[in-house]
Amino acid sequence: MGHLVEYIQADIYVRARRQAGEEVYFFCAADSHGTPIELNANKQGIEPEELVERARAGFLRDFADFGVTFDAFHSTHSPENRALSGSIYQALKDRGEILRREVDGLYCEHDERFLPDRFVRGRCPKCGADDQYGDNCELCGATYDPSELGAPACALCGNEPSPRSSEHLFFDLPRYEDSLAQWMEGALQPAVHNFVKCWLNEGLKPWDISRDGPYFGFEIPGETDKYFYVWLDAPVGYISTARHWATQQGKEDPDYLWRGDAAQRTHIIGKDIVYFHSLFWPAMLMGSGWGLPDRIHVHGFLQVDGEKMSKSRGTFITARQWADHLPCEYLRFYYACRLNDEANDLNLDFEDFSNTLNGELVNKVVNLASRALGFLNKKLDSELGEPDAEGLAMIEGNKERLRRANQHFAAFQYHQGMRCILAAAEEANEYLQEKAPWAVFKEDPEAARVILSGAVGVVAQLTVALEPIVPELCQRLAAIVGIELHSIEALDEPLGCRKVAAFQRLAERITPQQLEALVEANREEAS
RNA sequence: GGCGAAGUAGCUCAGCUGGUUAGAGCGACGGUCUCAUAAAUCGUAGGUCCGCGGUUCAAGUCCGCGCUUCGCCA
Repeated sequence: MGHLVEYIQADIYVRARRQAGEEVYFFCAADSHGTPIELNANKQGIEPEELVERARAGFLRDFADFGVTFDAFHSTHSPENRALSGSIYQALKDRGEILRREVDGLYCEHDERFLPDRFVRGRCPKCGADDQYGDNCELCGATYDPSELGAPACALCGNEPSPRSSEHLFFDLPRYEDSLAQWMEGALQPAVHNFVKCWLNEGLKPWDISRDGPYFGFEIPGETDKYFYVWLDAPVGYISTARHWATQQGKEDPDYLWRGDAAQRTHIIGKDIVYFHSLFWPAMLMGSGWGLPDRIHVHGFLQVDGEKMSKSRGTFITARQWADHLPCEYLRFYYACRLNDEANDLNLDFEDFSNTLNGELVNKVVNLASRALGFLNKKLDSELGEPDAEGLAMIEGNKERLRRANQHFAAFQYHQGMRCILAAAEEANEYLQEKAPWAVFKEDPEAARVILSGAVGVVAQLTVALEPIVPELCQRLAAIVGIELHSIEALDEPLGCRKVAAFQRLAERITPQQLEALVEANREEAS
């Protein structure tokens, strides 16, 4: 569910910009390579390819449930990615930017492989704690080199690995220091930029891009038993997925989206991979002549009830579990209320979650539709009239206010965008409260119709404005009100004097029992 | 250890380049209404803006030190 912060954030962004009339394509790929995947597959007795495909199928199902609408969701273990990774590498090599150096590593004779840091366990050189990872100690937080560990052991077989040196390939990153510093102006959020500048100020080092076999990845052309480090070919997946899509679409140039400034390219990533996206990746692109990303948007991690997600507490919630217990769009709505453009962690607090969904979505928005449309349905033949001056003024004001919400979404300021939308819903509720059509109706039914038509006009606008956030709910509401959600321009279209359909319940409140059941189910699954 | 980020009402957070009595949502308390999914709406209370010191006519906003939390160190 942590991943969904990213996918939902990206999907809202994409939908908002499309709504504003822009041509947007939304790509993603499963990151398929690396030692953990290879070993995981071994453990399950299947090929890594199969493991990756299974994970991909699960992802696709989650995306469908949560309304995440990629134009393409490819894999980094694809022919396109192999070709592109190879050609980018070749370009860098031709420029003389691939260096060779001996690297000392730990080799396990039994498993016949070099061990990545995380696959060596041993005694922490600082505090003496046993059974710690090869790169840092979970108890005292020290970081060190695997060779410093006391009593090192292979995490796979338990035998003691021995030091062995091997030739690795390095990408000559320091050459790009100036170009990177220049590129990242404006491409990163201020806080992230600040952060990355620290690395830059310390000076870059050549980047180790090769791994010795066995390794699940692409073999490096022209080398024996050497593979690209997963972080070389992973970002290339951005280009190869676009190529895969464009080829299927029959585009003349399958790479047109990655050429120069033919398109604006935005990456949406977690804060744990800033390093790769802000230094290695753009440098690779510069060296091989591709277009650069215009913007890297970094988001934080998801916490549940103020803490890291925990399997034993039942707060390590999978997308699947969520979908089984709660409406998927509620999560989109909640994330939208809490996300801003900074890379801070997002806390999913269950009480806050219920308050927000029940209070803002159900009580404020859906109930507004229910009271306005319901009254028209029951007492006034579902027939709309022309709103009064105040109603029209309210609708007029919303045109600007809700466009601003869309602009906030396009700037990753979801929290602010939601405030604009909810303020519009509040205003319409006030309007009804003040005009009291239920009282007016007794004397003058037509006057009540006029008032309700103003409120329904706002409901229609809210439906348009909320489409990027809760698309499915908005589709149903649009069908009732009788509007099309084609673009933000729909905010301006008057409803006219016509019939609306019968209102149906669109969203139910969350009960504490539902949340308990969700936590309980995860606790069981974990144990 | 080095570097960075954060610390604002009970809770979650806004507060741009320093400028009038520090804001929002939720929660709490009280009033109004009854069309609506016991929803809505109006009002009230609540803050030494982490602490100390400094710069300034003026600091939540800038500087220094300290405390706490979190992150990064290929």
